[in-house]
Amino acid sequence: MARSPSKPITEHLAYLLAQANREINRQLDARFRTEGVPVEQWRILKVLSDGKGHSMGELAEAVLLNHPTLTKMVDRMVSDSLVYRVQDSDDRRKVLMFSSERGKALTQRLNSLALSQESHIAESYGNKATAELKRLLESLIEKAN
Amino acid sequence: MARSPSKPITEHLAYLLAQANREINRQLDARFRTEGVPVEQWRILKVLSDGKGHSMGELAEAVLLNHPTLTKMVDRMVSDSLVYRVQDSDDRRKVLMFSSERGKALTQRLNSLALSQESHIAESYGNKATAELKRLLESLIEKAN
DNA sequence: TGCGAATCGTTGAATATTCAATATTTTCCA
DNA sequence: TGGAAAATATTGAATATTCAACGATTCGCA
Repeated sequence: MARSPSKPITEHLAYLLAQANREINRQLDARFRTEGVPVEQWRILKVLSDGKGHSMGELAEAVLLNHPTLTKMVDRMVSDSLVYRVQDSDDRRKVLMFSSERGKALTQRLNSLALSQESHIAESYGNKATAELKRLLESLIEKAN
Repeated sequence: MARSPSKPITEHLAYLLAQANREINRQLDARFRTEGVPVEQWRILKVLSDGKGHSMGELAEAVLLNHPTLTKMVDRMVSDSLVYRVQDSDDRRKVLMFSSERGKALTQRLNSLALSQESHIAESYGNKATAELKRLLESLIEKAN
């Protein structure tokens, strides 16, 4: 008696997500190569671009990084003068992160690279499909939490 | 003159994909914890479950891992007697990977954990939305290549 | 046929990430 | 009020990944 064939991996949602994520990230990274910045740093800079001061915990959550990983990445960004730390005077356990002027300038250049990628995708993939995909992803994320 | 506010990161396709992927993977990893196996090893085992030898190059592509990373992960799996290497006699540069009996047994247990996750998602998220999301992801991946 | 280029997999060093433990500050409540 | 517990961020050690270089084999073609 033969074992019933299991669903191929390419039909699993987890796999499709990993594959799509990998590919889109790869493309974005390629565009960011001119600035020598990994995608995660763009996320950090983007979150900080509201000028408001975000704690490390908030940031870690927002940019999808573990705390220690974020700490070390921020160390590098501080060395590169892209961001800086300020102790939160209301709660001195916290550190508030801010983007420097240099960081803000870089953010704008990265934003435009990212937008150009988005429009490239929308072009070859279709505006409608893109919007629908985003909608479904948002809803999946919401349900998953 | 104020700088025009840029699109929030949560509206970028790249970010939504990263977020969804992270969350789904986290959940899957939690289920696999009982077997102490990372998601990548499940992918490898699954690809090998057709019983036909696969080269390292093929495998790396299929399981979304870089070559050196795969080599080292396979080393571990060989130590655990889950898979084994056979030199390809047709092309002696290649190595063909096979799943052991132990590996096959584990694959089945992992498959059932993965299926249970899929049905859990489909349940809370809806069969239709899930199917549609998969369809859109497949099509995005296709376009991106 | 022979030899330069390409392919395949692995290795070692450099880099990055993760896990567990720590230091500091705040919160809670007995 | 005092002190245990929780929250926040960082550190160091262990682990994993990546990059560049290598060795072996095959391919292309002059």
